[in-house]
Amino acid sequence: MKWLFKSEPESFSIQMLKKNKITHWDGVRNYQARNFMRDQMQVSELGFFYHSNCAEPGIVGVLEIVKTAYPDHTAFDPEDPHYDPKSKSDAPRWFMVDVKFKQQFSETISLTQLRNNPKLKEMLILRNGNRLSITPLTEQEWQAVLAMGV
DNA sequence: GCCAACGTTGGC
DNA sequence: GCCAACGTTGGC
Repeated sequence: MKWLFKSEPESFSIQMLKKNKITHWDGVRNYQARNFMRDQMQVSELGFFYHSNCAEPGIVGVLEIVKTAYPDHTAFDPEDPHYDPKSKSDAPRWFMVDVKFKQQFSETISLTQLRNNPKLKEMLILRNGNRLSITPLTEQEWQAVLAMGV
């Protein structure tokens, strides 16, 4: 399956991923997004990296899943902004996967461009008010976006 | 189980 | 900073 990972570049950007090479995608605190990660993501699957809540929101690159879901330890840490007291280490509520940098597009594929592509009419991220940080994409959507990238 | 109140997300 | 859309919480 193909995926889209959304992040605010101020907290985590594609530039940081490029530098780190591999990171754990922590901080997901939404059940639907968690279920995608925990139940469906497989090693070597690819995803787009989307920058949200910034000057130019859009798709900025490609990453690869390198480790399937395991407990998100940031939920156990009272000092962490994503701390969740209801997630216990013997019964973790939240999970994360590890992802690896693959590619950064030379230009952001902007939200406007995405909206203007008729092939992407059904893409979840473009739905009004969709706030899911992890969404699946169809193969057709994946190819259509790739074709827009430079 | 319903639903109002509240908090968060995210484009603009 | 505004505000619409959505998810979660908690009283009943």
